[in-house]
This record gives sequence, structure tokens and C-alpha cells, in this order.
Amino acid sequence: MRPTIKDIAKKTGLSITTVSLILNHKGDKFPQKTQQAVFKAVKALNYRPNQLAISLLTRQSRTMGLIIPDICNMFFSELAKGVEDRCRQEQYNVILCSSNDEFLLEQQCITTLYDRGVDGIVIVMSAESFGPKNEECLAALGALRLPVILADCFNDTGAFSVVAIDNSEGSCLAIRYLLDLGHRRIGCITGPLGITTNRDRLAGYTGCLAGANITADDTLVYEGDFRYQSGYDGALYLMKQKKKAPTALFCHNDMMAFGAAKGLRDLGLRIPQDVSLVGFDDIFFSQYMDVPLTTIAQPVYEMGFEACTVLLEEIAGKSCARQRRIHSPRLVIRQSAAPLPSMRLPGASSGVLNQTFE
Amino acid sequence: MRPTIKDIAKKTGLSITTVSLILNHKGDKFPQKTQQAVFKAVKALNYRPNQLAISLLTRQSRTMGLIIPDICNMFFSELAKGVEDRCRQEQYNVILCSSNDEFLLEQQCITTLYDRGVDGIVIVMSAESFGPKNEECLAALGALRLPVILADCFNDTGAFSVVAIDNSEGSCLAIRYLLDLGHRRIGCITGPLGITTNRDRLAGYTGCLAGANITADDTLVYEGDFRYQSGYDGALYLMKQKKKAPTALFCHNDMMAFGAAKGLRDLGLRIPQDVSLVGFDDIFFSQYMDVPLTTIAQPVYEMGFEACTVLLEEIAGKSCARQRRIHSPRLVIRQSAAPLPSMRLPGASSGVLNQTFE
DNA sequence: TTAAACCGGTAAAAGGTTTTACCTTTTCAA
DNA sequence: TTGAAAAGGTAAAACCTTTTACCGGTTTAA
Repeated sequence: MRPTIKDIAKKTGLSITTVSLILNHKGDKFPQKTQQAVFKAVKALNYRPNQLAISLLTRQSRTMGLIIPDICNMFFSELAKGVEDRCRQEQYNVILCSSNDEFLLEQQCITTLYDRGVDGIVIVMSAESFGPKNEECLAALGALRLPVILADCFNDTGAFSVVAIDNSEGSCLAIRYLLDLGHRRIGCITGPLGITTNRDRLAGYTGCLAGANITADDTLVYEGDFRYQSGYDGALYLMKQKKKAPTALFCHNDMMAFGAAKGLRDLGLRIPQDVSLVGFDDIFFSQYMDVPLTTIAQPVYEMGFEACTVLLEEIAGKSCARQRRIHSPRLVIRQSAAPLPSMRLPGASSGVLNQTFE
Repeated sequence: MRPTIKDIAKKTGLSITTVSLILNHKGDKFPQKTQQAVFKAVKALNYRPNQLAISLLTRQSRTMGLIIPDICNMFFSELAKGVEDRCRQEQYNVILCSSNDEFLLEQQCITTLYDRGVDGIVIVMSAESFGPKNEECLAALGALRLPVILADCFNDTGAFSVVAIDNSEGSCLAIRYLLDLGHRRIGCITGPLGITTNRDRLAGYTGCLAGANITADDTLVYEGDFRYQSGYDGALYLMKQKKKAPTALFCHNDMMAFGAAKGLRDLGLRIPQDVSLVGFDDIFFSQYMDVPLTTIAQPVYEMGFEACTVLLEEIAGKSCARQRRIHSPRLVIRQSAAPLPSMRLPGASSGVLNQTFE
């Protein structure tokens, strides 16, 4: 049986109160002798205060809920790491809940976390919670009357604090870079456009092109689903546009860029000599691709860390006003994008022919 | 303020006991009318039982601790997913703790999990807890008097149940495959040999070669650290053996295989025409390498899932005897290993020259 | 006739801790 | 000698829930 404070009291012949006060360093008035005795008994019995009891009493569990779609997605695991590291600094613990991108599972996560008395929640909303279920999801979170931080994705209602990146700016970074390299026809493989994040990225793409007086061309945009295969399909689709195939591809995440790279290779196109490729996310493996991927890096760990910081502040009641912490993405230049060869007429790249160049 | 059972009692004019019994479906004896009233009040106040109070009373928190070195390592995140999915089935939750592969942090994890009253722990021991600190780590776990499952790595003392794979068999699978392809000089890039797992993998390698009457050659073994760079370094080192450079490389994890692939490419060697390459782990990205990696797959998710199942059994007190669930790894054949070209004399591969072949 | 079962329900203990509001004894200054 | 303050401590309430044991009156079965 786990020893309790009662056991310490019995062993030392003191009252529970005294033991508690001494253990919580509120017992200055007790003589050294008494204090020593308590600590000795604690050591002897290997006593540790029961956090459940403390939580019940203080109505603080020193516990955070973290709801993410999928811990196996490196983006989320890195976010989780940030959250956990920050938590540890304040002796908080993290209860991990995966929503599997499903609305129902997510609701269940929210309830069990509430039941367990978490002090606050960091959530990356599931894909299903955009679209028609959006309000219901936000309502469920609001009903908790608990500090909640929306990380990464959000539909802004202003009800919660938000930690994310400027997705539009990320796209701009990529497109501006490609424009500087001389590219004019730039294809785009997007993520699911049901999610705000991806609409922002698309807006950044079109906006930035418009800024350079290039009219957006719908045939240059392919909606993917963030998966490898859709990157592959997207690359094939976009390069098929005769006479006006793009000279560069911008993918809304690196996973699709991997797929696109494979697609280009299968078409006999070389990266970056024939087609430039830029990704988004800078996941761990991007640096290890055969042609290391030029991409937009998000400070994911930092976002997790900061989401937790904001959450801690709200828990402490320091900040009542909702916060919006929008981080800046960063362009990571590697080797998958190159200047448009002057020998190739803009817009006339037929790709396959270029194979013979060197 | 969060409503309590007391509020329900007050609102319905019943006693706390009655409410509790009805809510726990132990109140058949109460007339429908009373029951309805309770449920109505519950709905109206949005009442949910406080799990902390229940945990305190029942001395069961329905909470598992999961201690892993690093959630960002895909191996561990997949394990975590397995654990979490199994937990959800039984209405358990997971408290995630990263040890960062440090002994001290790991000890801290163990204590806080104990403090929080977890019902059991699944732990992948930190690298530092092998070596001299090993006994101390196991002792700390034993002192908890809590069900504990050792996952993936372990030093067998028999004190805890274990869920892992047969690492030696994994190596054998790889080596036997390479032998069948005609390879005789097979280089090996190991993980840190301080960890049992890797010693087992090395033993499988030497044992399997011995079984084919091939004497192990120390110069064909390079101790890496599981990281990309050490795979790169290892490949360069091993291929430098003049006249007796290996015709195939076996890496103790895929990450090092990625590094080795890059090393081989930098040497002007093609995979698999010049050198065959086999990895270990089958991480997500291995299928997407330029030359998709032939590797040894571990059922990681299943291991996490099963570790949790065993833990649940121990918590339920069903099984007192310690269990050893050793899973079988599986050879995943892709394109990075090929038959030894008969034109090349075994042991005479000087690599760089082969570049001119096709 | 008697004992058991039913009915609709409740009081109180237990779980482990912190905190508030006290208590008694001793010391010391006036 | 008195009174106050200091020294060294404690009892009990509170946190929220489940569970056990029991209430006193009426019906049923043996």
C-alpha cells in the first residue's frame, strides 16, 4: 500500500497538519528537530504526496490536454514536443489525445479531458471540424469554460487565443523566390481547400503572382490532399498542359513535394534543371531527399512551446484578452529550385524534350 | 463553477446517494419518474462526474504513463499511437513523458507518473539507462509496485513483462536475403552497441554469416549512432577497404541507410547495381527514397498496442506471471538490393570502377 | 402467522490532501 | 503578579465521488 501523509503522522507522532505544513515549507515555526523527524519518516517510507488528492482540493490538476489529429504526423509530434517541454518547466503533464481527424473522436477527447480536470487544452482542430461542424466544435470547446488555445489551424471567432503561422506569407516567400529565379508559370499543388490554412496558402500564391502582374491560371492549380500520391498525381496533371506547362511547382506540403518529385522523375524531368520544386513545412526528411528540397519552414516546435506558454498565462489568469501569435515562416533554400535557363522560352517548356540537354 | 453531484441533488431534491446510484445505473429500484428527473437535471446543468474524485476514491485513475525517449522519432510516435488506441478502447488516457534519452529526466518521468497515480507504465528505456545506470533504473521502476511493461529495448531481469521484436532474427532475415542474392562480403553499420537491441542485431548478423561458413570480418563492421551522418560515414569507411570492399551494406536502421545511400552516391556507386543496401525499421519514408529501400519492418504499432494490452491485463490482475511477447520482424523487399552480378568477382568489387558498367 | 422481500430512499464513511482557525504551554516584560 | 505574545502544535472543514449499511412501512410467500 502506498504510504500517505497519515502514515508519516503516525510514524512521527505528529498531526497530519504539522506534517503537511512542514512538507510544504510552511513550517518555519516548527523546530529543526521536528522538521528533521518528518523528513526522515518521508524518506524511510518513501512517501510522495498524492497528486490526485491535491488536485481535487486545489481544483488544479497541473495537467494539460493536447488534442491533435495524428501523433504519427511529424508536424504534430514536433508540436507535441514543444508543448511537453514547456509543460515540464512548470511541473505540468500532458495528456495526449488523437482525434484521428474525426469530429466525433475529437468531441470525445474534449469530454474526457474535461472529466479529468485538465487545467487547459491545446488543440489542433481536426479536418472534420472545419466545414459544417465548425460551430459545433467551437461551441463544445467554449462550453468547457476552460482556457483553450487553437494551434496551427483555426477559424477565427475570436473566442480563443491562437498560435499559428502566416500561411499567406509562407506562400509569398516561395513564389517571390521562384519569381526572382525567373519563373513565370508556376504550378501549385494545394492541400484540402476545406481548411483555412490551405485557402490562405492559395491566397498567398495568387496574391503574390498578381503582385507581379501575372494573372492566375486555374489550370495551374491542383487540389491535393497532403499525401504523397496526390503530389505525384498533381505533378503529372500539371506538366501535361501542352505548351504552357509550368517551369516550377509549389506544393503546400513536403510530402506532396516528394510525390511530385517522383512524378517529375517518371516523366523524365530533372529537378531543378527542368523543373524547380518548392515545398512547405520543412519536415525532417526534406533535407535528405536526393535533391534536397527547397521549402518553407514553420517553427513548429516553437509554436507548440508558445501555445503552451499562452495557455499557462491564461490559466494563471494573467491575460484575459485573447491573443493571436502569428509566427513567420522561413524560406529554406536547398537545391530543388534553380534559375530558369535563359535558353528555354518561358511557357514553352515541354519538359520531356529537355531530357536531352545537359 | 463546474456543477457537482451536489448540485444535481439540490436541483432534484434528492440525496447525493440517489443521484449517484442512478447515474451509475445501479438505481433500477428507483421509479422512472425519479430517474428522469435526475437525467434532466444532469442535462440542464451539463453535469459530468469529476474523474479526479472518482480516482481518489477507487484508487484507479484509468490513466497510463508512457515514457519514451523522443516523440519526434517516428518509431516512438507509432508506438505511442498503438498505446493510445488500445487505451481508448478501455476508456484509459495516456500521459506522455519524454525522457530525451536521459537517465535523470527519465527518473523524473517515473516519479511524476507515480505522483499522478497512473495505473501502469509502458516504458521504452532511455539509452542512458542501459550501461551502468541500468540497475538503478530498473530498481526505480520496481519500487513503484505498479504494473510496468518494457517495450522495444530491455535488459532482461524478468522483473517486468516485455514486448519487443526478435532483433537477431531481423538481422538474419536481411543477411539470408543478401546471401541468397549471392553476396558474400556484407558490411554492417550498427547502432550504439551499448544497447542490447543492437548487440542482438549484430549477433544475428555474425551468427547468420557463420551459418553460411563465412567468418566474420571485423573490418566490415562500423559502429554508428542511428543518425544519418553516421550512416554516411560508415558507408565511406566500409567501402574504402581496398580489394575487399563489401558488395552489400546492412544498416541497423533506415536513417543510417539513408546516410549510407548518400555516401555511396558520393562515391559514384549505384544502388543496387554496384552495392546492395538493406535497412532496418521500415520507417515511413523508406518507401519514398529514390531507390525505395529494402528493409526489415517491425510491427511497431502492434507492439505499442500489445504492450498496452498486457499492461491492462496486469492492472486487472489477470496475469501475475510476467510475459514476454516477442514479435517477428518482416523483410520488405523493395529495390535497394539486387543479385550480385556474376561478372563481378566476389570480393574484388572496387566500386568506383563499376561506374562504367551499365 | 411469520419471515422475507420490496419500496423509495438516505446518512455517513472513505479516499489523501491543504488550509483555516484555533489550542495549550511557556516565556518575558511591565 | 499579570498579561501578552511567542512557541509548538492540532481539529476539522473542504474538495467530489462511491458504497455500505440502514430506515420504517407494506406486501408477498411459505
